[in-house]
Amino acid sequence: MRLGPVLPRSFYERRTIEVARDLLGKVLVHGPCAGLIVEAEAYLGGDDLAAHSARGITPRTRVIFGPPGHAYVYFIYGMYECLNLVAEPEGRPGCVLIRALEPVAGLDLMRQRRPKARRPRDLASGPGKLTQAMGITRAHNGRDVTRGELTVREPLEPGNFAVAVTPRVGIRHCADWPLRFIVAGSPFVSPGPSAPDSQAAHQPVRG
DNA sequence: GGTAGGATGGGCT
DNA sequence: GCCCATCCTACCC
Repeated sequence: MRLGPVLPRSFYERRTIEVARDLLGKVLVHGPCAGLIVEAEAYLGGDDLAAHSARGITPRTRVIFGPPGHAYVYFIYGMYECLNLVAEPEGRPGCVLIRALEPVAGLDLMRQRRPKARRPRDLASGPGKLTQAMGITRAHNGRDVTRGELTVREPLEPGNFAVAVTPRVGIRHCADWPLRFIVAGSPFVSPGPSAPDSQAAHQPVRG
């Protein structure tokens, strides 16, 4: 797939909800591997007790309060790592959990990294799966994603797709806040709740 | 097709 | 000591 420019820092220096929604259809790139973002969740400051930043700055959450356009990668359930992209101006917490990709490049390497994946849709349809497939680890925590080998880029030939909104997956607090954004009908999203119209025909992200 | 339960370790009270 | 922004397997329709 041909790629457009890397998203600039100004893209991330906005309200977290807008950044989450606008990341859909963009391309996450790490070395030879790339995937279209089809699912993302916003984690806010303020009253959002589901966010890791809700209890203030700690060694782990420091990066969430730092400058936008950096990666926040955390370790969960003793086995998995999850990728977030930091939003909001520096000093204000806010980040976007990348939850699913439609793989578009480097699929052979992704299959090597996830040998149990039987179909393309099993490679990156969840936050832990996509870090495995893309080779993203805690070593990437704090990395600037506006330059270097881990970036997010515009696709050339942006496609038409509808955005659906649902509650976030796997959290206890604020469980009904509509902060999960998905490409409506995409078969590459995680097994979380679907949009009401998700039974409809798949709208390709790439038109 | 579906779901229940286990793996596994860091973060924080 | 408890919680956790998950995934996979076994097992059951």
